[in-house]
Amino acid sequence: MVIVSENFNLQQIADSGQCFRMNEIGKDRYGLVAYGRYIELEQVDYDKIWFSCSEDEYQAIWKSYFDMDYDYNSIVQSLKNGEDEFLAKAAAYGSGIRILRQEPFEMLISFIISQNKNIPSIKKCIEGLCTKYGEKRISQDCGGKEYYTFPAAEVLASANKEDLRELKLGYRDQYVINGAKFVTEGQNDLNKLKDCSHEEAVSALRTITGVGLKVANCISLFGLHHIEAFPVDVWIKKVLDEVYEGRFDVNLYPGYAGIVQQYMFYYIRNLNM
DNA sequence: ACCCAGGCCTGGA
DNA sequence: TCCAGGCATGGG
Repeated sequence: MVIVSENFNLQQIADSGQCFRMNEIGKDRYGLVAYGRYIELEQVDYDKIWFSCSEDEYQAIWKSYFDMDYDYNSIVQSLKNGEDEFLAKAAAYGSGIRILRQEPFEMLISFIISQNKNIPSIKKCIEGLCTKYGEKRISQDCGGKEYYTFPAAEVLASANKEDLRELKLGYRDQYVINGAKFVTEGQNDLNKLKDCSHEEAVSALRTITGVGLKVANCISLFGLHHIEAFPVDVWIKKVLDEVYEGRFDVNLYPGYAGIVQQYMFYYIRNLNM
């Protein structure tokens, strides 16, 4: 099936650093594992996306996953017409980015792993984690493609550190276990953090040893869909220091600073490549 | 050999 | 509250 949208670019989403299991598998074509499923997507035109799944599955899962009910176009337009020249260029450059509604536990573990690593290395670690601890499945829609689901919290909570160490997580191995135990032993339902405020979610997540301010903000933005979150990593810090000289006011974008942040991140990273 | 990567923790001013 | 050093690992 095909979806028509002005603000939906697979390459930009895949390279925006928010998801780590969406990979290019051919020209303008991507494979993606999420919510225990595998789909393939193809950018058939600038405003047309082909999905390998049925209409029913799109309505049940992927429509929400790709945040299709949110009006990204009005944000892009207002930034392009706004006074901030850097953001005008950044929004135009990354106008096809959307904030995905990813699984909270997957985001918790993925962004714990992300610290002090580059994106290719993060992807490698996550794929290894899924292959070792996830469930192997076969996609009927996509020619019997084999894939592995993201591991359950119970599985990672009882993993031993020596096995994790083989996956090259480095010192983050204990942090991964801490994150999993936060869910299983602490009886913390991550989905409940969607209903409370962004600030409350961040402070709850930060009780995990290995989750600091930046990682907690990423989990809140990408896993809990608190789109007012504004994670500051080394790239965003570079923008705030060098472009804005410390005078960027996040309050100019109330309730959607996370979207602004994504345009910034994607733009500055590609300027340096 | 050095430096960096979607940082965090601990210890000491 | 803020800073320094350490931390595993891979890639440039």
